[in-house]
Amino acid sequence: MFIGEYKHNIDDKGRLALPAKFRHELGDGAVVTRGLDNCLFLYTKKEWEKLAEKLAALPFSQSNSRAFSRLMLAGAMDVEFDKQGRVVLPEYLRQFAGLKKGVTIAGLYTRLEIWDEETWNKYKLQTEAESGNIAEKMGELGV
Amino acid sequence: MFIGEYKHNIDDKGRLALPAKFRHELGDGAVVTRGLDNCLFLYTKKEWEKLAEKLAALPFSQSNSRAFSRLMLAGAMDVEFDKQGRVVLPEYLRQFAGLKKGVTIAGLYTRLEIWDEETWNKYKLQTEAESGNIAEKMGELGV
DNA sequence: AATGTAGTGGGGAAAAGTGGTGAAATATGA
DNA sequence: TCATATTTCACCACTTTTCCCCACTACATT
Repeated sequence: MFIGEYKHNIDDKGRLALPAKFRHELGDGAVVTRGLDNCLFLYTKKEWEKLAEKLAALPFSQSNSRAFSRLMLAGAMDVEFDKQGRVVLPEYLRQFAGLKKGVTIAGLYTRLEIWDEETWNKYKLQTEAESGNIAEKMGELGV
Repeated sequence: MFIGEYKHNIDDKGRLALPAKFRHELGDGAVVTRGLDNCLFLYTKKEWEKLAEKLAALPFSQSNSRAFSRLMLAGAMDVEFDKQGRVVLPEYLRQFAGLKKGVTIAGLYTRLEIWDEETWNKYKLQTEAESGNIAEKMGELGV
């Protein structure tokens, strides 16, 4: 399971090295797709299967669920690792998440998230400031 | 179970020795994450599993639960002990808690808390002064 | 005073991250 | 269809960081 926050760089060729800790669990490949809040989601193949089934099951009569499926399914891309544990991120995904050089990789248990460094820092500042409030709300949910 | 208050130092490499009393219970590893009130939480692997399962089960369609799991899951880090019983605290966690050299480690039964020494002292002064008021409110919670 | 344990500090080996080069594959145009 | 250009991919090499081990000091206990 993935946890933690890591700072890496994308090189000129669009390659991104994933944290060494995660490589064993990822095996030799993964699926990257458009995520929420301007980041990318990266799933193991297994986790992706589960998610894709759920998405496919959404009723396509709802315009909301159509939009969501298009975002995640059509945005998805199979990626493989080179010997150094790097993946190549397609241009359209880098653009979507506004990825430049500095990148933050965050472990969210069943998925990894890939953020532009600045975007991540801003998001973090904001949520840390509200952490007390958020925690209280979560408390109501039984966490 | 952890109780007590200890004063330790972080060295230049970000290493922190945990009180010897706790090492046996912690085994060979633990999980540190962002806590509330500007300190870090350190859990045994078992305790962490319980918490993480709850967090991972939150629906990522809600922005609040995304924020909270990013705070706690992405903020978390697996740490292992060296032969001297030390862990390395990642830069982003030290920064979050404002840890410099002097650090207070507090046992809170199921978890340890890691505080910057000054922050801890201020917090303690404040809460000790208000302890009467706080106690009144606790009554409502059945303590 | 001697012994043991806990906390702190530093040095060397190994691994991880990053950048570049050349070969293969794909695409482009005549 | 062939030749050329361009992109993609695999491998190699360098640099930095991390991790592991050893050594020193302080305090406590006998």
